[in-house]
Amino acid sequence: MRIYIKDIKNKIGEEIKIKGFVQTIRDQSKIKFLIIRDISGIIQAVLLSENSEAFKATDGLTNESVVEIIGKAKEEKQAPEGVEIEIREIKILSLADPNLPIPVVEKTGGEVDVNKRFDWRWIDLRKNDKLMMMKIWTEMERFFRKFWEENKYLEIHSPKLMGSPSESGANVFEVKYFDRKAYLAQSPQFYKQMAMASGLEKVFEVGPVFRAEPSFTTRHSTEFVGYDAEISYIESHQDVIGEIERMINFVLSGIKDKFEGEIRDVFGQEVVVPQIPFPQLTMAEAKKILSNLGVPSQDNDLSPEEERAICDYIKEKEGHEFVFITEYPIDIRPFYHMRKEDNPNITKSSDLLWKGVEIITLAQREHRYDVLVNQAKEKGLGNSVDFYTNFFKYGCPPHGGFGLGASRFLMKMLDLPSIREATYLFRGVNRLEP
RNA sequence: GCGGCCGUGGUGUAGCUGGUUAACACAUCUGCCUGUCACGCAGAAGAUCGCCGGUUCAAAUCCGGUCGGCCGCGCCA
Repeated sequence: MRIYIKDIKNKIGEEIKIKGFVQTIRDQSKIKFLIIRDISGIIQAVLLSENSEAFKATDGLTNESVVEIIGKAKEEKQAPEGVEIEIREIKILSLADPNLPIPVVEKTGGEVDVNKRFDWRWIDLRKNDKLMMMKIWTEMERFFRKFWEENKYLEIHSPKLMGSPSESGANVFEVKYFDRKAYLAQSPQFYKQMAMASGLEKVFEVGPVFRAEPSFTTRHSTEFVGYDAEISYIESHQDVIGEIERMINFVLSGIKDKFEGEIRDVFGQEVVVPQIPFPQLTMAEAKKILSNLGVPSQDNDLSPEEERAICDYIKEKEGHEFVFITEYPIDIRPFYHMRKEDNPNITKSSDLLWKGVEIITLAQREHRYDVLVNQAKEKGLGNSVDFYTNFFKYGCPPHGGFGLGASRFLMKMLDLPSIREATYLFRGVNRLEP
């Protein structure tokens, strides 16, 4: 039975079997040292020339080949970490071409150019920090799901092929669909709201989102994983904010418990579990602060520079990494956001900023059919959204929800330089492979 | 799409006030080495310097174009 490398230390004196990649070969003619790597860690394997059969089997063995080793686990002062395996039998399961296009172990200079690494992503992912990113992603998603599960959400999987371009329309991918056109969903927005009209009360979706935006930044991709949720019977968008606070607090507590040390060692980041409630600023308040700080202002929205500045300000003032920006004006928000009762130019919506980047947009939705149809008209959306407004025609609870970019969340948690580093396989304007 | 910067063996860099064998480290190949651990030692192969054109006796180096990339902006999660 194969055991994981991290468990070898509990098997001292026993014969064990391991499988993994050959990370390093140190051949000294009468003795060879191999560093073997599996999902759980690395171990030194020592091969003595007395074992002529196994010795011969490693002729021509190359770095990054995949092997199976049977041998004795032993304590050895001279071995790294004091534990090694003495090889009795070694099988080459897959011989790697010795001319690796990119190194797995980087010995000199900086890291290989990100674009080159992504051409060879399957090799890039063999590195420890990439593996750690994948492990943390898995746990992060598990904690989000656990939160939704414990709070009685239903999971939906809405279709990604749509018959008409939803929302804005300009940023959707068009695909051939038999003898007509279809569009890739750029958000589960309409369908998760439909679930509210169906009485499902609380739903979440983990799924791909497609954006045909020609964006060249460290925080955009054309396909990404979205975490979306929608909840019924809210009083206002503040109920959505409260839910998000509890959710993020829950997720980051879980991550901190499990990976605090690894995140510090590998990424140099402290995981901070945010205090509830998170700070909030209205757009007007944020603009006033930014003006006092002398940050150049963008008309009525926040520029990336302003987002960074406001987060720095909150961090210093309140020691908090998060801040909700509320009271967005209606002209920069979609027609389905509910408007304030006492000020029809302001939406009941908010963006959540984390360490300078927008990670969530949330709002109370307009569930009143007549009001919604009027707002759509006002935004110049004619009958094209009829299929959507119909959801609200036959009874629909007041509701609201949010969308969160999973890679953005992970990027900020680990302080990665780009969303690409927080993604298994990146999709951007110029990247469709691998 | 706009702006800034960049493109040199497989990888990371040096050279780039023009001058003829394009340098270094790692990786690769050959030989030697019984405890290495960034193993070591000796040697070898590997680059028409992104591409096209121009200036010049001479271009990796200067100029123009083009393609590709990174970063920033717009847009957003």
